[in-house]
Amino acid sequence: MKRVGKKTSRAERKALRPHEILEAAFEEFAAKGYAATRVEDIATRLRITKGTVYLYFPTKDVLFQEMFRHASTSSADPSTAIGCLRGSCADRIRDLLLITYENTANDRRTRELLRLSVAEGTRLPKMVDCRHELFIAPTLAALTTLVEEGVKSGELRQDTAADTPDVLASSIFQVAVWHLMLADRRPIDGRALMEAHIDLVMNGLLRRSERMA
Amino acid sequence: MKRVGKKTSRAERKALRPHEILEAAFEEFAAKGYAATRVEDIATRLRITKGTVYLYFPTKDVLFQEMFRHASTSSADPSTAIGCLRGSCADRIRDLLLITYENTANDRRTRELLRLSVAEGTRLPKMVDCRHELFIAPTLAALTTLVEEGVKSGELRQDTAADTPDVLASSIFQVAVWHLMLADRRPIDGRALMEAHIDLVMNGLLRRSERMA
Amino acid sequence: MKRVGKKTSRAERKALRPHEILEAAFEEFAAKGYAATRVEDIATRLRITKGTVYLYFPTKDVLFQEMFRHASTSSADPSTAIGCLRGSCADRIRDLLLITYENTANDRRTRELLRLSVAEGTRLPKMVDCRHELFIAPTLAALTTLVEEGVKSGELRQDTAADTPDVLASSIFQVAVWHLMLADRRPIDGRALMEAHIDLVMNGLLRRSERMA
Amino acid sequence: MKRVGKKTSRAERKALRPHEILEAAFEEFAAKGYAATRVEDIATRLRITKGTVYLYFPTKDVLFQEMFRHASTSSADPSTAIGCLRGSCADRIRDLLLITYENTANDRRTRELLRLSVAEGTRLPKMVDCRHELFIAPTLAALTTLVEEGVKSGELRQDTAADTPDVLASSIFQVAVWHLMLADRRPIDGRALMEAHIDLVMNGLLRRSERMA
DNA sequence: TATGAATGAGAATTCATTCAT
DNA sequence: TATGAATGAATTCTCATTCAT
Repeated sequence: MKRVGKKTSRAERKALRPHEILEAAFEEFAAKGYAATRVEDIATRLRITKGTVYLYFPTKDVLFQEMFRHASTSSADPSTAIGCLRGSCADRIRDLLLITYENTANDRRTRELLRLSVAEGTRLPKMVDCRHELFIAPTLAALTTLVEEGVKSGELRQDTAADTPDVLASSIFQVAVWHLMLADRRPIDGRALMEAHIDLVMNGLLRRSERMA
Repeated sequence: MKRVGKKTSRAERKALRPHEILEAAFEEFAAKGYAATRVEDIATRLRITKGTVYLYFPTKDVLFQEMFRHASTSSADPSTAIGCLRGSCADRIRDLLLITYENTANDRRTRELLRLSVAEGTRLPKMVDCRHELFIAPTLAALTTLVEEGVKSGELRQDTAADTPDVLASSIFQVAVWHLMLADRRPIDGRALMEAHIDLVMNGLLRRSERMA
Repeated sequence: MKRVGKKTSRAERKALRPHEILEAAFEEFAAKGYAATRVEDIATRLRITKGTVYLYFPTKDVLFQEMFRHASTSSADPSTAIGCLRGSCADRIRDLLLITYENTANDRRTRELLRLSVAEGTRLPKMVDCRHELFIAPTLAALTTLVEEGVKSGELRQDTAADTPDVLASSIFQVAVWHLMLADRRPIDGRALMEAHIDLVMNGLLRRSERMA
Repeated sequence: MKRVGKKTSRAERKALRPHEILEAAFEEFAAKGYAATRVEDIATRLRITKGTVYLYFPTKDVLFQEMFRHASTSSADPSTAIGCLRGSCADRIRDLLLITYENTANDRRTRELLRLSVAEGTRLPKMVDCRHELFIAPTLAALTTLVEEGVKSGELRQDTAADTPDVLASSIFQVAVWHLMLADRRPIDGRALMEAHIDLVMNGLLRRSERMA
């Protein structure tokens, strides 16, 4: 006898569980850190019991790592954005930075993964390295390509330093860290800061006539 | 019976103890985070026992907060640096950024305080706010003053955005976070990156002729 | 739709299940003891799930006791052997001991029941008493009868002690315990030991001329 | 200020603790088996808390093994007895069997170690092997020596089987197992059974004239 | 009948904190 | 002051048992 109005069947529920648990784990671990989070907190968030969590993940440690992987995977893949860029080098650099900003500093999930990377990174360096390989390195590589192109075409300065791509991305880190530390207590307009950053980095702070050697 | 030649007397030892404990606490909390650090680990680092720690600090929580305050206090006071600046606005901005970099992103202690601020900030917002008031805000205020001065004197662009001071400081955050996440596994030359950042932000990436509107 | 060639029908399966479960339970409990055995281990051995086990046995404890009873029942009934004995008293004693040896010390199932009796006997004295009544006491009684007969007929010594039947059976215990403790790591030839035991107990170790008073 | 009448100082207590805990552990493990014993039960027996147990033993498993070793060590060393034997071979065999009986089947501690060897031996074969090496093998070796001597001197039968020493010891196992299984519910006079066993094994059950070939 | 997801009562182990010495 | 044995609350993880499908 099928009960009417029942949202999810048993099988559906089971298929959903791992995902639900990983989501709840993300919230708890992000809020309290690994050691201070109790498996029971994660379960309670889903109105289930801790036993159920252990049905899907063998240990708290595995749960944490799978959560991290899961949350990382569901973040936007930088390669998607890179392929869509159009216009001059400056335009493409600008667009890539803004898109990356939206996907990272301005995305709560990515920000919290940064928090966990900083907080638990000493314990789990592999985890952080993996994240670096998948998200940070590709974005910096794309910026490098764009800058090289711009230099070649004469659109950008010839004397560009090797660190230029990092500099281009620096305010993304800043906004993310600011958020993580000060949350809503001292809010910043991340978008405006990004715009200002791009403007400065492109045009410089000095008046033309004052340009340094 | 007083032993001659003893390095530190009982009284001296007593006076030193709180300081020693706070230092040891800093190392342990920075390495493992609040929850994962055991009071006994801190004691063992000093070759004393946990009972002695409790002679000076009533709880682990108080010890953590006093450690944070202590480590913050012993960091370089930004106001010292600000007073010493000389030269053109650009020079003073440049020098302030480099000094701040040396005192923060390039200083292990300050970097680890940033890690703790990110990791435990949700639990102890007051702590982070305090740190913001004492170090971040004053530095940004000094940058704001310098920029305003430069704009007034015509050395800097007239259309400078309000966020300019933040942008100036952004790569400091970046270098610090990079260190915290990737440590020595993917080292960066922070100083070179800072130089590149200052150059870009001052002179811009675009060739003069390409300057955006 | 009934599949042709199916080995066991649903009804047959149902009739078999309790037996199968008891057999699987025997293996698991014998290998790991009561407390260390999980109901799921028993189920997995049969490629069924623990729910099914609970369809036939209400609790783990009941399952254990029924397993014990079942395994005991399926052991050879000593009265069968006793009825078949022929020959002189000495022959019949000898044959009874050898048959009992084969049915107990040399029978893995009986040996493991001894293990469980020793391991869990404190918790379940009834269980052990029952086993004693059904197997040990009848065998000893038969030996007593045979010895009495032999004494009466003059075949055996007149001064036989009351404990003689126990002594006759002692090496059966020894071989069983040795197996349980040392398994195949220090194997013994149980049959040879039994033969030696019977010989000694019948003829004595001393030379005739040395016989004790 | 020393309190009068205080039985044990702190240091004394500490020195005693491991021994106390091992004794309590022996009682509990012997009574309930490894898996069914809770560390807290052991602690409660000493009117301490489980935390204290963990101050001296890192895990329940280690505690069990150290308990086993400790209880084994404190059992009588068979070599002591063997050295004291005097008289004819038969006398010495008789005395060795009786002494061994007193030290094993008639000694509660040794009996319970046998129970644990049977119950947990599958899990910890090393433990049992060790016990075999230290107690069982030496005793059987001593019996072998005595028998060989007796055969050489003509005191014992020339056709003695290799298994004779085992047969000599068999009723020791029997009494021990009987105790473990039936405790006080069906008591036996172990001493009398031993005497009967020795008598039979020395003199045989058959009348002289009936001696088998 | 059979399943296996879910539960929740434990049990092992850890560790902040206390306090007698 | 310093110690470290002892405590006991908290936490991870397990598993007998239930029950909806």
